[in-house]
Amino acid sequence: MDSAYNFKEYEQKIYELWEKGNFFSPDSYPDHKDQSFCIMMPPPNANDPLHIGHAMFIAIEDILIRFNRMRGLDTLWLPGTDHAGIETQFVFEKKLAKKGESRFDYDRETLYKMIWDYVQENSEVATGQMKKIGASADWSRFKFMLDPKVVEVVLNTFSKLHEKGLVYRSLKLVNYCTKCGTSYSELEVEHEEKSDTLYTIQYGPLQVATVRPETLFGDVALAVNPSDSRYKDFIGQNVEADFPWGKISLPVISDDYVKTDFGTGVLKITPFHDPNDYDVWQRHLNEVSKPIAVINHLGKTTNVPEQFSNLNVNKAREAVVLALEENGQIVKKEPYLHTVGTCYRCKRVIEPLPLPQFFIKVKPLVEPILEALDSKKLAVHGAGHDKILKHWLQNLRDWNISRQIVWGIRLPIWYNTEETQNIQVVFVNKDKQTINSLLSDAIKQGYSLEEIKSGLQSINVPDTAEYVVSPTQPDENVNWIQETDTFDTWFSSAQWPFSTLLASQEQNDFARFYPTQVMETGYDILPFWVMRMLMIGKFVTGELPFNNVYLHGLVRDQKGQKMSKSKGNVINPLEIIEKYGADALRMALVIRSTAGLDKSVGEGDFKAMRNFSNKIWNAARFITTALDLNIKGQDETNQAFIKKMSEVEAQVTQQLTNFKIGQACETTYEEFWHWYCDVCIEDTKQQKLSSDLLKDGLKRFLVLLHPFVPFVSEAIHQELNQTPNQPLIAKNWPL
RNA sequence: GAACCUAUAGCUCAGUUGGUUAGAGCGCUUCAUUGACAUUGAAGAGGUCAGAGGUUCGAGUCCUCUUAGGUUCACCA
Repeated sequence: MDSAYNFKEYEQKIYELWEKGNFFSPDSYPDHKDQSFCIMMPPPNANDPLHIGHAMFIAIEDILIRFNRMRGLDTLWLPGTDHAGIETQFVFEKKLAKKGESRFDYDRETLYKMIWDYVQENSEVATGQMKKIGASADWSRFKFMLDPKVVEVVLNTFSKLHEKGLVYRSLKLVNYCTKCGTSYSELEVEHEEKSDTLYTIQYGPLQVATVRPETLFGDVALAVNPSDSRYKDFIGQNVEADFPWGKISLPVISDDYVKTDFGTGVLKITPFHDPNDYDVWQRHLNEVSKPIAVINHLGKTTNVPEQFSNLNVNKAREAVVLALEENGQIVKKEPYLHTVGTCYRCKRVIEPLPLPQFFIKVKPLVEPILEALDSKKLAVHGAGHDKILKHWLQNLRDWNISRQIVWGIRLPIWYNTEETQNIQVVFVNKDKQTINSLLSDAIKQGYSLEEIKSGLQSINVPDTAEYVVSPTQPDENVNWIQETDTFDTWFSSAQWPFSTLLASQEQNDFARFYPTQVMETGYDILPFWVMRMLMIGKFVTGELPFNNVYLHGLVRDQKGQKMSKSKGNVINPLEIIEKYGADALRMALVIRSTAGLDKSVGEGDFKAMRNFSNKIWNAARFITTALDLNIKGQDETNQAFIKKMSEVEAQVTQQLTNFKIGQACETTYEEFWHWYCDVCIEDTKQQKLSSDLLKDGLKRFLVLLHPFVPFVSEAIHQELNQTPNQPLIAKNWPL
């Protein structure tokens, strides 16, 4: 053995030894039958290189997996990757843009294939990196979110939700990003402070304050508070306003929503461009006419007077304000600070737009989870995040699952083209022209339905249309067309704990491993992912997908600052592995980390943990090469050693069982270095402690150390025993 | 506006159901080391555990309030 542990020489060799020996597969341990232990790896984006956060979850999960495998449980860590719908499509679109192309140059089928190939090219990268960190996952059970069998499960879930009446299609205001070209759920909208101008407009006899004069054309009413004495006489009356583009007449309604002390106390109601106005409209359906949309999906004005038509929102606002000013109808302009919804991806202002979308009713899904939290059947480890989860569950709104992108699972929704009126289609014809028209018109112009479908980009079907839910075309004798929206990425990832097992080639994997034991992930995706896995998992299988949630925190730099490219403080896990070894990386991330709280690491931590690997190595080297093996020691010291050794084993076991992973890691580190090395080895040198006991202690410590530092512990084990068929990874845990 | 989290050594953080003298890593001081390891060892300096009150035989730990920082949610035209 060398005098220093050379991790570069061992890590790859050791990983190959495990992988080739199938030691990651539960099927290699026929005696591990009594109890199962399963973790679903949170699937990283298929085409993302790993960052330090991935290293964190791999380290923690691998510790739990190795520990439970060594304890003799039927242990599976199932890895996979996610298609990450919107993220991936936009990365790909950037690539297209570099070639001067866009998604609108391709029909959806072609585009989908192109993205598929692109993802396949890159997906090897992530798995290769996970292996470098030492992930003992069962790669033979690897799943990709868009594997046909996984998709099949997702579609079945949707059908089941539909059968139970939990799916509906509705024309609601959705959060639409006109740049990204898709709608989002509530959760994906960020709120940012923005300074705008608040305009007070002379609206006939009344004055109205607004930041969005360009939506004037979509107004259906003016509203006042019923208790506002100033406007009592107007309620129920119509007011006439003489705008530069013509006269309009609107009813004045009363609603408690209107604040008397804001602006003028008069609110213009624009149901299709403001969610609050939409709600007001819903309460006064009989008093006002049906609204029209005056902004379209490109963020441009539509259904407005000629001179304002087809302008971007900001341009339209300027034009309208100018026209009103010239007419003396702008009473006041004041700076105004308010928060607006922005797209979490591109940071542009979200446009609330009326769009028929599919929603899932969440109430019935949420209740059993709240119950499980209250009855402690579900434990969330992580600094108060159980309360946050509860808060989310209690306030959740119906889930918009439609996305207007190609890269995802297409909704199994079919419209009958013979009976459904006013289907709008966008398709690429044989001459590569993009046609946007009513389906009926396109057919009149000589396009066949098949031709349209093969070049299809998107369809837009009125909210009143009938539809059929079916994974395949429902009936050969009817001309059907399938919805072009795809599922929210989180709808498919919500099913990960069971879709992976149901899609497994091994027939009984689902029965064998479901429900899983732990869901380990970052607290930042608690509402997006964990909450929805619980809801959907319980609904589909009748059981919680897991009873424990372990949330790790963000990895921060040595000063406790968030890592970001612009700060230049990003740590690349692969560089750390190169410099200090995978064991050092894992230890540094995990030691003294606490569930739910952020962890800061720096160069010094990696160095210290590299030193630890070396310490283990040298302790082993001393004992096997330099130790006098005939030391009997003194009874007292020998007895104390035996006692303490068992205590350490019990302590680490207990800490790991209770998900005190950072502490278990620290205990192992402390006891090995500062007790076993500093005290026990010295005792033996001084003839106080039996050399046999000391040697036995090394073997026992290697087992305890293995989940935390798998490479160096296995390397030593192999040096000592030369038994590749009986590696440390498969050894028995003492308790 | 609301919820949640955090406050412990110079820095970054642990501290398990309340229980002797509050710990680690890095940094600092002094010394040691030709035989496991300088990627080492020994010794040491450094803490009113944010502040105030309370519960208790006993509080870093439980409760209330205050202060500071952070995260998230909700926000009115």
